[in-house]
Amino acid sequence: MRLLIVEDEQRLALSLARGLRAEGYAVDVVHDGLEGLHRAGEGAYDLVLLDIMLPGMNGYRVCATLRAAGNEVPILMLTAKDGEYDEAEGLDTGADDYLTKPFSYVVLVARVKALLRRRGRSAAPVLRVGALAVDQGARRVERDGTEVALTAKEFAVLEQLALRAGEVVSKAEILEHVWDFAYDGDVNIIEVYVSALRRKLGAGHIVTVRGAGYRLVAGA
Amino acid sequence: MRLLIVEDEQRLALSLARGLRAEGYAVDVVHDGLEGLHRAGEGAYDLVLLDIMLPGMNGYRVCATLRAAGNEVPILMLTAKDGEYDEAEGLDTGADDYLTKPFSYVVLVARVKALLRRRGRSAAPVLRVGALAVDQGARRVERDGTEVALTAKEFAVLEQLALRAGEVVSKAEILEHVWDFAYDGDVNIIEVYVSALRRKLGAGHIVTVRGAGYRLVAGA
DNA sequence: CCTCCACGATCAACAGGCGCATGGACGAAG
DNA sequence: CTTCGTCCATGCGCCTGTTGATCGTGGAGG
Repeated sequence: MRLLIVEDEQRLALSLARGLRAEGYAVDVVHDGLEGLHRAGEGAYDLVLLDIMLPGMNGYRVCATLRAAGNEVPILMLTAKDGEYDEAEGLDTGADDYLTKPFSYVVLVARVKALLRRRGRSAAPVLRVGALAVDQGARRVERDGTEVALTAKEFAVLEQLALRAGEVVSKAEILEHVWDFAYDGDVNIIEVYVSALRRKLGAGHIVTVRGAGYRLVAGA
Repeated sequence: MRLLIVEDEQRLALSLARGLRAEGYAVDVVHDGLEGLHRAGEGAYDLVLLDIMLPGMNGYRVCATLRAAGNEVPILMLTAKDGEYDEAEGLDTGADDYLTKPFSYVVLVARVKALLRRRGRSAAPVLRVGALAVDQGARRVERDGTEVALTAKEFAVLEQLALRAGEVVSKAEILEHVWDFAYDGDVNIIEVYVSALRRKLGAGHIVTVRGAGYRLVAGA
């Protein structure tokens, strides 16, 4: 994990750098706004600690410029509550969090860790089968990167097949997991949904295994 | 954010509940250790305030039992410094923090916020989803840099969605985290608040996923 | 190779449910 | 007393789940 500190107060910058290095981070320090903008723009950092009062270019503008350029690096603003700048103003420019000076060192480390953790928590369970991507969390399905609109039941059926991709899933098992256990209707209902899925996803994904059930395959 | 207070002193419990509700939290109160254990075990709470001297089962055992069951809900112990119990003992049993009675109300709120921030799913106070910035600490929301005035409940609902941005959050889950257990009304209430949020934030942020819930998306 | 049968696919139509919006009741706070 | 936030009830519109009928298809047996 590599951090960039943009802070013109020498003592504060050095003390922060030392502390964060002790936490195991690689830390670079610059003292000028413009310099900070260039460094952060390189894309080599996992997080930027950005002071507001800076020579060259102030922190707000650095942050806003980065965001305008599409740079999404996590930014933790260090604001001084001296009345000149509003503490919440950092929100406007696209910072992910802000700390008001003076702050405790423990709090800073906690925030840094929190931001880094947040960034990396994209462990969403997405099932991939061939050209299909089934996002369980978002309840979305994509084929070749384009979203396919499914209804709740359609999604539920596809989800069952995707959870056991390649295996044959019997209609009884699908009924069991997708429908209420009290359901006593016709098994034909599954055929109806498989049909709808084929229409929306295109043929070739769901293979019929006569007398056994269905199988979701990778083939186009 | 939903909190559980396990405290047998009626006056203290009620005064805490009132104060925390004023901070925008949904608060449930129980007066018995066993009852508290069961409630906390449901997994619907974001934090538990746990007194030590309790009828039914004392706070240490409640805490230890929860932890033994793999429950990781943040626990703030309320210890009475009367010599009988050691204040550090609470930490041994798996509590995340402890407060010694009598404590100031301000300190309590600060600790609660700190714990929620530290242990919460997303530890950073500013949640960004597309053009929206949800500041958990300040309970403020901005869209494209301009503040949007929300009521407490509106904010709480949006906060839940923002905490799991991109994922589908069911109405049941929203109810669980935003409303008290004393609430037994209609699910329609959530639709009312989503409607209000859409009016204030503009359409396109909160997407309805029929039969599943709502999803907060980055798109305009 | 043809026929028949059983299983599966698809379609159209209907009814109920789900979500949305609105107006107003109730209570708390100023 | 007024105002605001919260909550409830109602009606409406559209989507969705389900059904039954009809058509297609694969396999076994003659």
